Amino acid sequence: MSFEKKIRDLYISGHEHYLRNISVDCIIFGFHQNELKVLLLEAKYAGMWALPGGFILKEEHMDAAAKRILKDRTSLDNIYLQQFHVFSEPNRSTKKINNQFMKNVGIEIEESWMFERFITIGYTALVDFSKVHPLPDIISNACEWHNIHSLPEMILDHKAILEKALENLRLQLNYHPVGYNLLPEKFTMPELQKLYETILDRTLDRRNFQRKIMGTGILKRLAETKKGVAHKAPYYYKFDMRKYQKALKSGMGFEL
Amino acid sequence: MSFEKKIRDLYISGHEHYLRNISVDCIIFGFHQNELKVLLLEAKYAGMWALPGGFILKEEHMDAAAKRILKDRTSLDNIYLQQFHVFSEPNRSTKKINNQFMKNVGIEIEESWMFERFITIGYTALVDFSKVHPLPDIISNACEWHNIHSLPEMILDHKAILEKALENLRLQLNYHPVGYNLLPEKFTMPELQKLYETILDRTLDRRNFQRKIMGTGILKRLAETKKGVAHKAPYYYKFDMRKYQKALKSGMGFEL
DNA sequence: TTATCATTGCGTTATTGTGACACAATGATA
DNA sequence: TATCATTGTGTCACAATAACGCAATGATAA
Repeated sequence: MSFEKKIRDLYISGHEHYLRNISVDCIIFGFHQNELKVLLLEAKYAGMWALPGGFILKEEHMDAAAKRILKDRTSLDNIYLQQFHVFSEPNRSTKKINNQFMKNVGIEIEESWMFERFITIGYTALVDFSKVHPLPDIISNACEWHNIHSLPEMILDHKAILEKALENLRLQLNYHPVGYNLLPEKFTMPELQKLYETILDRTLDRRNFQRKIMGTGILKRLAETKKGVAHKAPYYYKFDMRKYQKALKSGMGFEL
Repeated sequence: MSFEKKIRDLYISGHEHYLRNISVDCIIFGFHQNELKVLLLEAKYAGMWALPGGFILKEEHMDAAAKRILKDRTSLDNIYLQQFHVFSEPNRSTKKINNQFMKNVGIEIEESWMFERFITIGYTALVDFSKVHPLPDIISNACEWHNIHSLPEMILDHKAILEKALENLRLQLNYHPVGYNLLPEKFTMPELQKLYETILDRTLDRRNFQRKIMGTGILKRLAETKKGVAHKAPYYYKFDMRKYQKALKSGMGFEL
């Protein structure tokens, strides 16, 4: 199916497959080179960036829709996703963007479910940066990681959604163990601390951090140390999945 | 407009006014006689109870829709409402209930937006029990308070939604000051404590509770004491609105 | 009038948790 | 072999918390 045909189909008969007035947007966080990153799409013809998003199939659970969107962009499966907020400003309409888009594609459509107002549910995902293979969707030029601190111009209220997701992530940090999703299987304590510092955007005391993290019991220290580093080699750690799962459910008293 | 006409209108042309596939349900908590209560509607012809809910007008903010629903059921204005979760099981369809309902009303409709699957956004409200005048909506027989611990049979997943709201309320208790919305303007310390104990479903130490609550600074003690009680008369307290508002925004470190 | 008694207001103590900091151990590099 | 940045572990003062004691209050009963 040609690009133009696909687009036309989406505009004309998408509402036969998807729920109306509802979309899902994913904020996909990754951690790389001591920087917190987020995966964004460059919207075609708009010169702006957007959150990876999509719609919910008529018989699909919303969580499944979010997972599907995540998988399409990252090729990752089995990722922990979490809804965090619903955005419902009445002027959340993509009509302008749609018009510009269609003009550039070269199609004219009078009426479409896509012109209506959309309420969007925001989902957060934390992923292992090194395992992601970013892939743009049909209406985007590119799919790239962006540093949290140098975001490009974004469509609609997507920047506000992102900010809210970040705020939410920071709050969660005290109750839910977070590193498991963002780090490789084995990691050092300084790496984990740097992750926390990056998310919280402040420095933490090395020794107190270690004491508190280990106090939760969700980490196991391995006998192995990191090789090929200048100075003292740090130990590797991995998550104790049993205790990690437990902490995910019951939460953990934890103040940084 | 007759009852039957109203219903027919809703089924046939409601989608011209409301967003499709989306509803809002309110969990309205109140506190009375040392019991935590929730406001429920008795669904006509169903013999079951339901959460007060409704739809979002095409140009209406979702928060405004929730407020409108709350006001319609309680006559209360300016109430703090908060979205807490989206429920999106694919089998969330009211088709069965609708069919039974229409059969009893005596109308036949083949197709309706009301038969489709709905995603619902849950909102919590905390209200002053004594100020509420419960009023059923058009599809309900009654609107009554129910004790959290003795709930009637409820339609769809409404009981699960209620449980989730309650869980959410308990979590919130540590970060947001809660009493202001649930208690009358003046109240005693034992009353406030009983409220917390009821929500958390466990007892708290009287003296530590007082110290912590006062430690937040959101309460002012009045010179007046409660009259006509056996034994020592407790002081009245009221919220210091300035500090209360501040605590609402910034949260308050607070562990019970 | 006076004693009783459940309840309130305020205080004390032991324990735990937290923040700030010191110092020895490590191991690649010079 | 000395150097040096970094890691691992420990200590200490202080704040927060839980557990509990006791006197004050004021309606009720003797």
